Amino acid sequence: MTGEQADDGVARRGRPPETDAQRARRRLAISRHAVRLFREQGVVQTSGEQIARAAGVSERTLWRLFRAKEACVEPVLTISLDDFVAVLRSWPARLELDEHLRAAYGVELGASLDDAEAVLAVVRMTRHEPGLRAVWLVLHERAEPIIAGALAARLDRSVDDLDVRLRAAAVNATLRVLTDDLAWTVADGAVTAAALEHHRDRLAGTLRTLTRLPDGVPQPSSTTRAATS
Amino acid sequence: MTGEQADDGVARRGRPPETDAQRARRRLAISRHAVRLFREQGVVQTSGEQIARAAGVSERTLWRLFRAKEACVEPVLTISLDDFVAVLRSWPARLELDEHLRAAYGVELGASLDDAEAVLAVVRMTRHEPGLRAVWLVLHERAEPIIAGALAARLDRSVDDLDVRLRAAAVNATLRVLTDDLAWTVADGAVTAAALEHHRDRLAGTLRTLTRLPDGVPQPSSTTRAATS
DNA sequence: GTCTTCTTGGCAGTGACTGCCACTAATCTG
DNA sequence: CAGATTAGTGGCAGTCACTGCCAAGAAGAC
Repeated sequence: MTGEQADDGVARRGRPPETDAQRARRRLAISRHAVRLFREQGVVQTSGEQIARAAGVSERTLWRLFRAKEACVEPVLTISLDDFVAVLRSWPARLELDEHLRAAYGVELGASLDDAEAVLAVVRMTRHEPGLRAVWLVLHERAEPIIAGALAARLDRSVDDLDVRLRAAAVNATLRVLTDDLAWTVADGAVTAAALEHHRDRLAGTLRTLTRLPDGVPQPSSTTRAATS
Repeated sequence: MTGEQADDGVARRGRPPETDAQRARRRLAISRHAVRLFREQGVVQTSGEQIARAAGVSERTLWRLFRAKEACVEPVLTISLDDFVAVLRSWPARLELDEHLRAAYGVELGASLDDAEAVLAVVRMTRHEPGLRAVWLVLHERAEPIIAGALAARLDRSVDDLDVRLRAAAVNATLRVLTDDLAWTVADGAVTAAALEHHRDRLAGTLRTLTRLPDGVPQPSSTTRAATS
């Protein structure tokens, strides 16, 4: 989106600036070290200097790459969100979202089980580390416009449309709640492919009711009954 | 909830500890000063010492009442959320949520227009102050279990029920998106009762589709289409 | 009044982060 | 190759949000 060569007609001279992709890779590498340290000794007990040393950079450049200590977990958490967003981007017109999810979300949480494990570990930590919780929520909200973009394209409406934004927020909230629940449920270090599949199915099932309403399907039984009684 | 007199049989001696209500009032008073300063000169330009001095307390007690500088806006923001939560708590069984909202949410955003103005000003600031945005999102999530409680009582299910929590998250997301939109729309210092009424109606209309699905109403878009086109 | 418990404010300290600057790295030009 | 040009790095000093500690005051029970 941003980069390649802007090339304003003026030939570029001097050292070329770092690519967004390069920067992202570097941030991710550091992020893994930070997550490991946070898991081992807690957030407060881990100093910025430690993270920098473990990652092999100076403390100064660490603060250039991350605006705050807690922000060091962003790249790892983003693995999970990016994976979901990627599925949304590749959402073909002929499928319902839940169908597409079951088909394309097989990769799950960023290709490797280790990544999923790291993500869920951080999510688990957000329970008692308010700083990390804030990062998790902000990251989720940052993904919302992208979700809205996919929904807008599907519904043939503007991204700024209030209804589209509301649906995107609901989808987003669903993703958050289910991911949280997965993190609380799965024990530390025991992330299995089966658990992730269950997570994917549950996600697909819930999003079906959010993105598919038109059919006139009466909805999950329990909700209709209690609301009318 | 916490308590009046725990009275374990042992007569209490010495100075009684501060009530939760007293503490909350004090925090709110300080919060108003903090919000004013933040609006006047920005968050980064406002020091903790300034807030403390304006509020007439020492810096030390300020940090005892608020864990971080940005957290000073919490009590003001909570006005808005508490108001919504209060409506939920008083939700009678004979009404649908949207009906109850239109009837009971007249007070709107905490009784006074000044409070609403302050809340919306902070929400507006969250656009460019990431720290404040984080506080806003965390506060919203903190309200979620309470929303879930109301929904659980209504649906006669457990608060821990996943479906209940998902609906609560959706309701919460709706409230957030609409409040944000209200804040972006209304100009600084120009909060009118009419704008708040429109906000309330829009909220009721959207929540109707979330809490009332059973009817077999074909599409939620019809409710918002009129407002956006 | 004393005793007991809670709260406050000051003071010193820590650590996250920033501005500044010299130095190195990467690319183009001649 | 040297020289110019632009980008990124690391160190150093400084600021400020925030914490632990402790003595002093405040609000009760007796």
